[in-house]
This record gives sequence, structure tokens and C-alpha cells, in this order.
Amino acid sequence: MSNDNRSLTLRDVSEASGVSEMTVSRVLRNRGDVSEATRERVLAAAKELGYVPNKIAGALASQRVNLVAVIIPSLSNMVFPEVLTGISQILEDTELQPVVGVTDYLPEKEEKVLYEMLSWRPSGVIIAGLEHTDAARAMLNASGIPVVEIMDTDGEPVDAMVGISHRRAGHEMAAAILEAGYRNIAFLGTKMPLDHRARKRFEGFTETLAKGGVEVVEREFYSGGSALAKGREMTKAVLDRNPDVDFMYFSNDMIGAGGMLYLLEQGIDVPGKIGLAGFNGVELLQGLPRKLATMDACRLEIGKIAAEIIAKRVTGDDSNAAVTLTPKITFGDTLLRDPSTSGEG
Amino acid sequence: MSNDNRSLTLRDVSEASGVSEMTVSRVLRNRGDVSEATRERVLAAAKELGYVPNKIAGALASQRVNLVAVIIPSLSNMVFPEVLTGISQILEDTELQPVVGVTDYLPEKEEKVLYEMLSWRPSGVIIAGLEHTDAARAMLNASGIPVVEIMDTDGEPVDAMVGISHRRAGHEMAAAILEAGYRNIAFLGTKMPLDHRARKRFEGFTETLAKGGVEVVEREFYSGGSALAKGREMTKAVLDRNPDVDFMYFSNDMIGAGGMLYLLEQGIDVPGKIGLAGFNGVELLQGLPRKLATMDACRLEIGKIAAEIIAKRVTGDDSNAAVTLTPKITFGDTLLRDPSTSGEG
DNA sequence: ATGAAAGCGCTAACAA
DNA sequence: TTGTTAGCGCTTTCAT
Repeated sequence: MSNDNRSLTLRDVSEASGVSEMTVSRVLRNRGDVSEATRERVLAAAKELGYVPNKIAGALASQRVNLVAVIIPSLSNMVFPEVLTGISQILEDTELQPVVGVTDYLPEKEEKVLYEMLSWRPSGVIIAGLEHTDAARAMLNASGIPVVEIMDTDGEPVDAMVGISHRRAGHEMAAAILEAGYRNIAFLGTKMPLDHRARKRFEGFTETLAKGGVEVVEREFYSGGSALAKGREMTKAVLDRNPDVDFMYFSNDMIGAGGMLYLLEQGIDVPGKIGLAGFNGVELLQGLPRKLATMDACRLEIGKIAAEIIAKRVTGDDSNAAVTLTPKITFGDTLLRDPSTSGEG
Repeated sequence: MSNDNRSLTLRDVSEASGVSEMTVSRVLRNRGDVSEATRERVLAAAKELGYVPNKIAGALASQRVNLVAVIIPSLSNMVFPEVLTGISQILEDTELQPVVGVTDYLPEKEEKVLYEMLSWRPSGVIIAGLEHTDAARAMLNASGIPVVEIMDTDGEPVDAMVGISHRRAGHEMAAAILEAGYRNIAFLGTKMPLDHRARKRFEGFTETLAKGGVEVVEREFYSGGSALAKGREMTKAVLDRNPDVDFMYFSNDMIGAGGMLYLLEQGIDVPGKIGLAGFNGVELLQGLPRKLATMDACRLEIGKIAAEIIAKRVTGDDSNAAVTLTPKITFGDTLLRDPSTSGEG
């Protein structure tokens, strides 16, 4: 129990067991041939002392760090935690471990976090989005390790990418809405110029509407606060301003849910009088009075595939440079459906 | 642009700038006296090459790692991300950086994650809960670094702790419910024997009810799935089984919200016929048709204080060993209030 | 203000 | 099967 405040080293275990440091090292890493006898002596000594290997030294000596840097914008909206779940599930079967960095959607912070993480010499990088500062891109290029950009595939990756086309997501939703016959369409979203994926969805959305000769009649943006409450407020604001609105496309499911709750309370016919759609396919929606129309962002899947790409690349296997997933619209109960279409649960 | 797949070293910068490695090191860390001239040459060379310092080597040489291990059960319920936010906010003003590990509420996984993180020799540990395996506790003790156990203060910490008393939270909610006159009380929660905090709340809750001569008349547990949807289902199940129930205490706000939506849809008078309360004080609640009664878990505050304790301890300052926060009940719109009481927003 | 030497705790490579 | 030697890339300490 003596504690000189210096943690134990291999040498301590070596002395306690009367075995060379090298052999102790081999035992602790299950490397090379070690006789069962010494093996047990070493393990006993290590356990007895409470030895915890020093990965810093190990990494420096072996030039290998089994860490994968995962860089995401936020932890507070359920989408990224789910990506992380996917990554963890895959990496659990490997030597690799994810380490998370958060950017708050700020390019400069992303750059800083990336620099910080690269300075630990990870085995790979998984990073959200395709938009980065020049410096960040340069670092990724120079790092010499596998890089997977996730979530979005509308652009050029540094190395590999896996995600969905948000532009296409916008296109498809617009098409479905037009087909259902809605014409006075409002867009409600976050005031986030730096959320490129939301921006791309919006662009895809308006493009397709334009082809149908329709323009978004109302827009409303928010920032901060409870998304559910904001959804409510924005919905009310839009409706007060323009009672003719017959569809509301929300940039995420949470505000969509708030909007839905508001409209139902007002006794408004959904989706007859007003249709609704969100984006993400969050699990939360399952408990709402109506199932909100939405489109899955394939979060779990993206995490898994990204992790697989890293894992393969690390073991030398060179694989898929670009994977684009193509989710379908979930119509739910808030978006009328073109009768000529079939299928979907 | 030549890439021999070996990352740059101090030596490369040294050669490129014609300055000794040592001086380069000093410049890059803003340490000691360096003439402005050499300083600029070094910085220019480093930038030109795209040098990223190797923290592995730095940490080994300096015996200092500016990482704080943060070990939490889950990322998927919004409570821990908020704790993380608090931690980050405080550590941002220091040299320290949080690194997160997730245990999924499994003691063995906690032990493994802890071992893994300690092997990187962090400067401190913030870990959720007071219940750990013997081995984990031993590691924490032997680590020789500051340890802060968070969320819960009903027990003995290894070192420091900051949180709330969940037992007391249960007590208080039970007292408020009894005072409001409810007598047929149901408990609805997670089927998680390893969620010690939920267990303690339940214990405190039943104890106080018992003192008032009341027993929980119905219990319902769930696991997995969408909490909102589960809240709905459980509420229906309880009510179908026992129509006399006049209060439902949920172990978290999310299932409470599901229950509320269900009851309102059924046209049941809340809180006249049936009262409701949850736990956590999640932001989400702001957007619901009624404000659910709850009690704040002080997540942000806990994160901040824990980080402050670590930061102080790291700089030698020895401080608070135990901090217990005492949130008050938020009555909202779903729990009648004893008329003799005053205050509260 | 700058440099040289030693070594942090481990592992790769080779020797025995 | 086990041990020895030489670093990994940096920082500490001590000289200059």
C-alpha cells in the first residue's frame, strides 16, 4: 500500500516475478512463446501489484496507437450518439477504440480538435461532413492514416466517405409532397449556416419544388432552446402569418414533433388540412400521437460502415472509397400518399 | 508532398529551420526564453512542413498527460451529454481535455473501460456512480490521481464526489404526492437492476409513502425501445389493470411524457383525475402540451463542479471532497400542489 | 538565448 | 523459451 505517487512499471513486475522485462511484456500482450510456468508467475505478480500497462510508452515504442478519432458536431441531438453506437459495435471486435471529439458545428473548433487528436497519432479518423477548413484538409491529407468522412456524400472526400445525399433527400421529399397535392409549402428549420447537411436538404427541396412550379411560401428559423418548444412556436408563427399554408417541412423531427403537437391541439386536420414532414427518423417519433413523415438518416449504418472501412484499411485491406446509402421516405400519418404508389410499412 | 508514411518529428523541423531540437521544442510550447527571430523561423518551418507534435512522446518524456477520463453509462438519454457539456465548459479554460468512455451500465465493462483509460495515465478521473467492482475501486485507489464520482451522493466515495441524493429525491416526490392528496400510486420505470440511482429513488419513494401509510399499488417496468412509446404502453397497461390509480411516478421524464400524451388523448383529467411526475428536468418537456412535474438532476452543474475539483486538484489545490446539490421539485401542470406551500416558477 | 546528454517505459529485432 | 540491446520522439536537466 505504499504510494510514492509513481505508477508501476514493467520493471516492478519484472523484479517481483524474477522474469526479464521483455518476457513480462510478452506475457502481458500474449505475444510470442512463453512457458505456462513463467506466464503464471508474471500474471500473479502483475495482479498482486495492481500493474496497469503504460500505453503511452507502449505506443511510442511500437509506433502503433489503437485509437480511432471520431469527430462530430454535437452530442445533443441523438443523431451522433447513434452513429457512435454503430462505430463502437464494429470496433468492439477489433483492437481499435473510438475517441470522440466535438466541434459544435464550428470549423475553427473542428480544426483545433482535429489537430489535438492527430497529435495522439490515431490509427484512423472518422469525421462528420465534407466541409472543412483548408488547414484541416491539409492535416488529414498529411496524416497518412485512413480518413472516412461521414453523413454526407454530396461532395469530394479527402479519402473515403459514407453517408446519404442530403440534396437527394430534399428532392425526394419535395416530390412526395407535390405528388400528394400540397402547394402552399412552408420550410421550418435551424438558423445554422454551418449545418451544411440541412442546407443541402433545403436546396434539394426548393429545386424540385421549382421544377414543379412551386415556391416555398413561408420560412421560419430558430436557434437554441428546446427543439420541441421551438417547433410549436414556429408552427404557430407561420400559421398566424399565413393561414393558407398546407404543408410544413421541418429540418428535423424534433421540431416537426413540436409542430404536430401544436396543430393537433388546435384541432387542425393532419394531414388533410396541413401535412407535415421532418428528417432523421428518430426513435422518439414512435411515441407521438401520429407518426410523423420523415426520412431516415441511416445513422447506425453509417457508423458501422465507416468503422468497417477504418478497420479494413488498418489491416492493410484497401476498400470502398465511397458508400452512398439511399433511404426511402417514411410516410407515417402526416403526409398523404400518392395513390399510384404502393408498399412501405 | 513526398510521403514516406512516417509523420514529421521535431528533428525535421529542427533541420528545416537550422535550430536545435530543444529550441524548436521550446518555441512550440512557448516555454523559456527564445529570441523573436528564431521563434519566427521555427514557427515558419513547422507550418511549412505541416508539423503536428507527437503527444505520445511528449507525454512520456514529461510524465504529464492533460487528459481527464470521463466514464459514464450511456450517451443515449440526454442526461450524460449534458454532464459532458458542463465538464467541457470548465476544462476549456484549462490545459485539460475530457476523454469519454461508456459502460452501458455494465460493471464489467466499466472495469474494462477504466483499465483502458488509466493505461493512458490521465490526470484525473470523473466517473458516474458510487457502485463499482472491487477491482475498479482498487484501480482508482492505486491510480494516485484525483477521482470524482458523480451524479449520486448516497454512499462513500473513493475520493471526491458531487451529485444529488436520489434517495432524497424519491422522498421528496413521495411527500409532495401525499400532500396533494393522491393515494393510489403507481410506479413506472426501467427494468434496470444496475441503474443504482433509479433504484435509490424508488427506495426513497416507497419509504416515505410507507411512513404515510401508503403503498405503491401498481408497478410496471420496461427495457429497450423508444421511451416515449414505452411510457404510453405502460400507462395504458397500468390503467387497464387498475382504473383506480390516481398517480403515476415515472423513473424518467421521457416515459412520463409518453404517459402524459396517452392520458390526454384519452381525455383523462390531468392532474385532477390522475397526477404525473417524472425525473430529470429534461429540456424536451418545454414543448409538451402540459409541463410534467419533475425534479432536476442538476446535470450541468454536476459536470461543472466535478471538472473544477479535478482542475484544482491537478494544480495542487486540495478541495471539496463531497458536494451534494439539492434540487427542488418542479410541479409543472401535472402534480397538484399543497395550498399551504408557496413560491416556485 | 541556445545546445548536449540522458532518459521517460515500453517494444522490435536480434542473440543465446 | 528467454534475455539483451537499441531506440520510439520528446522533455528534463545541466552546460555554455
